[in-house]
Amino acid sequence: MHRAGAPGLSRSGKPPESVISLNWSDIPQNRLNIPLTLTSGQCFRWEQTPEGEWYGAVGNSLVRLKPEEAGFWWETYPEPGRWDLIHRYFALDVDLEGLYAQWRRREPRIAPSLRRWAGLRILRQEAQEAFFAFHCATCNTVVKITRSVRALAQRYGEPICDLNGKTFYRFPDVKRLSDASERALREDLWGFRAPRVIASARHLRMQEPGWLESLRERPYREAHAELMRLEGIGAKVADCICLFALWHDEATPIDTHLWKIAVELYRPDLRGRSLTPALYQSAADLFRDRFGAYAGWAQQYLFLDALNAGRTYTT
DNA sequence: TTTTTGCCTCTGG
DNA sequence: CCAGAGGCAAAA
Repeated sequence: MHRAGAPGLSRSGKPPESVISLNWSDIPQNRLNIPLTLTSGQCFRWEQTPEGEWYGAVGNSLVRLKPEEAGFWWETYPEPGRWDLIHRYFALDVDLEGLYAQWRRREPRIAPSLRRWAGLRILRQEAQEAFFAFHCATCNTVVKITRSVRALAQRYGEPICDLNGKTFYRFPDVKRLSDASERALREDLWGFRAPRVIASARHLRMQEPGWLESLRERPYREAHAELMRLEGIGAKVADCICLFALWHDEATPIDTHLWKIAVELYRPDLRGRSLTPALYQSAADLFRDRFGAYAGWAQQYLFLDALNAGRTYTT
């Protein structure tokens, strides 16, 4: 497992004027590609400035990042120097190179994707934000999910702090969402997903506090089954929540793209078949057999191939 | 078990 | 203008 040396606080050389107050981490882009990771469709609230800086809410903090090839500048607000936040959010304890080697042994055909998307990571996101954001993913586009999630945060979220004349918001808590109006959510483009968000918020509110986070400690299969009991959460959204909100790295969401890839790579006999619950299960198990405990991470590389054919991302 | 259909709304053919 | 978008659930 990789460890960031002195916890990201070391300074290298002379920082440019604009980043004079930022901290430096020497984790290079091929072990953490920030722009790629933040635009890979797993999170929806980061904003990039024309200067190439990234601003995003992580829990009740605002994180500011300026990536470079050899590492990245960073700061947190309002409490500065929270390297622990960044280390966890980007799952920097996970050894990417080791995963690549393991995956290539098991499935050599993944090699081009690993080159194309080198440094892509699965984020350790706040449970509730990812839980609700992926309610929005059913039959939707990343562009529209982004608009919907941001609108929701501005409408019902508590402000974190102001920076450069802009206010950044927390993701709304369950109480606010359970009292939200369906009409407001529909104005924010949630469409037929709006009542599902409110229903899920009410469900969470009826559980013990911390119930959602407690699913992180349960085995993946149990967490997945628990989520599927909620109205409006099927196998695919449950897997997105398991992977992105609950940090179950073996969860492999099978969307329409991954289904085609599974058919192409392993089951040409199923070409043209629709994705039934039984076939969903077998496809997901297939990827888990192939890629192991971090199959969800491998899935994200294959997903990006389909989502963004032709795009490569170095800085 | 599987396929079909409706559901919000935007975008690319 | 239509089909499809990181689906889901109800119905047959």
